[in-house]
Amino acid sequence: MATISDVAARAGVSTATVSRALNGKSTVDPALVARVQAAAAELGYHPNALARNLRRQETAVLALIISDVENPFFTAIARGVEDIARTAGYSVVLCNSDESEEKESRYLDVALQERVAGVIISPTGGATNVAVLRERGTPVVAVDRPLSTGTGDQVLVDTRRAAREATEHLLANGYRRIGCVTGPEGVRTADDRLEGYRDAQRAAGNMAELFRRAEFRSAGARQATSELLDAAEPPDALLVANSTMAIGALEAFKARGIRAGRDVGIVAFDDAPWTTLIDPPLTVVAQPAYHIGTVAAKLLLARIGGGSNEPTATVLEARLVERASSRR
Amino acid sequence: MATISDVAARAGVSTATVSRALNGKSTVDPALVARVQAAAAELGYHPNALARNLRRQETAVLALIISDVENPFFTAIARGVEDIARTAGYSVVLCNSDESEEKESRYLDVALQERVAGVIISPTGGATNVAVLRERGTPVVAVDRPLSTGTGDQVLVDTRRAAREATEHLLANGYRRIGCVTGPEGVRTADDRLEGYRDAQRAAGNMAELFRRAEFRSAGARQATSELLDAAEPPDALLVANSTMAIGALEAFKARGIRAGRDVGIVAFDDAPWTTLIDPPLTVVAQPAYHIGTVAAKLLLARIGGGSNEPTATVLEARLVERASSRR
DNA sequence: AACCCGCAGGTAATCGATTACTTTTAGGTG
DNA sequence: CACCTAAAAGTAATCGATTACCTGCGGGTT
Repeated sequence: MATISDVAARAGVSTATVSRALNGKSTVDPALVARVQAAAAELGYHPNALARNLRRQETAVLALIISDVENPFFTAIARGVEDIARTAGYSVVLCNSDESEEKESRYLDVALQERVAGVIISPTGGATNVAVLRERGTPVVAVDRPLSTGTGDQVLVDTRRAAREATEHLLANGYRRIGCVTGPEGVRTADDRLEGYRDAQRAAGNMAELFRRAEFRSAGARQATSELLDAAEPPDALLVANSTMAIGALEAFKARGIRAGRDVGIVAFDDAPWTTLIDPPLTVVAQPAYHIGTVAAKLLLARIGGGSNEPTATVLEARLVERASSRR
Repeated sequence: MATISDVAARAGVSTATVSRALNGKSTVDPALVARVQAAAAELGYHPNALARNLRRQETAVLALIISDVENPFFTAIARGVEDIARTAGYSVVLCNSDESEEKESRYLDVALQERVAGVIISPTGGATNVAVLRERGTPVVAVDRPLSTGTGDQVLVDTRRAAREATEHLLANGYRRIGCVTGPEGVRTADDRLEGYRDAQRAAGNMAELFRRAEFRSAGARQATSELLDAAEPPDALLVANSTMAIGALEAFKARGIRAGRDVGIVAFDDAPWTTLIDPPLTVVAQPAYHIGTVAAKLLLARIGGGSNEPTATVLEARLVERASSRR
């Protein structure tokens, strides 16, 4: 594969001139620039980014570590990040940590070793070790969930309040025994949604704690929902912590011939595209996923650009989209 | 950030020894290895992958270029690729070409410049230029769709046959005027599914060509479906080319009060998780997406490992999952 | 005319690893 | 005891770019 020396030889100039010509430095004679470009084109020269990055001590790559590639919420974030990054000339490496601390830590290590310019991460519950990156000067932005250290830029959603409002909405619609299916303990969004649910329950004087935790997967949610429904005193409405879990919950409904809304009300987080297709349409808490991605990417790029202000915490609002699954 | 020289100084040895010790070369005294490891740990040493890759002329990174991150079919492929890659010590860079030739070509360029070890790609329709990569010796595996040059390893699905069988299934269930909503011309899967539909139509002596093309998005499919349904002689059943489009088609049904199955039959490609939740459940053509990913990754790793046999073409079978949306 | 300035372009150092080659050392052999 | 061999560890070349620094030259100033 052609190197810069090959181009230099062919154009009859030094490698320094080739580098300057191709990088648009002003100090090169236009005639030479043309000759260099011609030589590069003839040889099919593609600069070696490894060499460039090594020398420059910087890369044009961002790492985005998300906890579930198959969850539309996270892919929408990815799209937002990518759109911003691309216009700034950065590429995005998408890494799927799968809610596994081990995979997450492996990807963080790769990000560090590859000297990426910055990292956007939705941390798994555990002690995500981001300190090494920070020491090295690699900026890190947390999305969806805060880092356990609480340091650094964050782009979150006021999910506790959203959960409270969703629960209040169920109460306002006449449901009395409200249950909650949320994610694993230690995952902040799971905990916050549970807390929001509890806030509303307390305010309404409901002391029953009708909740189950499960992995953020449909199978877990199906199981959890089944347990709640089969209990002696089953809930008459359910708050479900994300759209993947909503699938499991609805499967459990279906298996029991329970009609959403009429028999048992249901509200789920995340406005997945299929939620209007089911009967009745699903009431959801719509999170601004794409927007989270764009905000996080802009923050990260600003840090990379050298902005060294105080860490910021952006909290975006979720929006309750009322449909028929929460109406008797 | 600590470099190998720092570690060498601290351990009182040369950089060569540090490198050998940390890479597990046999020719190093166990006592020294321990000293080096201790020094590395104390300094928080993380090898610079850029320098390593530059010297070794190889990286442990695969690029996966897919055409839609928000399509579960492709994210399932991604998961398959990642699972295999990870066990072999490779990282996966996920790039979203968004069916845009320009983005695709930009990512191919990045892959080349970053000297990734291999590329897995679902090519957009156009003249995906993979020749430069191949010249350089970077193996490329096409998934879901063949490269326009037809060269190299491929992992495809017999989608034409699947489309024919799905159409035959509709015919067998008594539908007579069958329509088809497929993707843009030039995208092989879109064309193949249309051809499979035509195969079945021809065999049944149906000469009407009730098809529409649209982008692989729900909005496009909604529009296309609406046009078909609002025509003077509307179809009584529909074959839809993927699950994202199925959402659009079902929205069009809903807007017209059309009941899937009873009024208009429908079969869609891709077994998305929500397809059993809608009423009636959606009959689908289930594609082995995860499996495609694992096969492609294994093929790619074999090529990287130096296997230089003839290019292979793996064709996997899709499976018709009969549910109620195609039954009167 | 001597001197200075600035610019174009060349030379070579540099980034941080790996590794070919060389040197040192220890152990075995005749 | 001299010599040979092999293993262990050091020295320095190398990967391919960028860029600090240097050189030579043309034009302006006094």
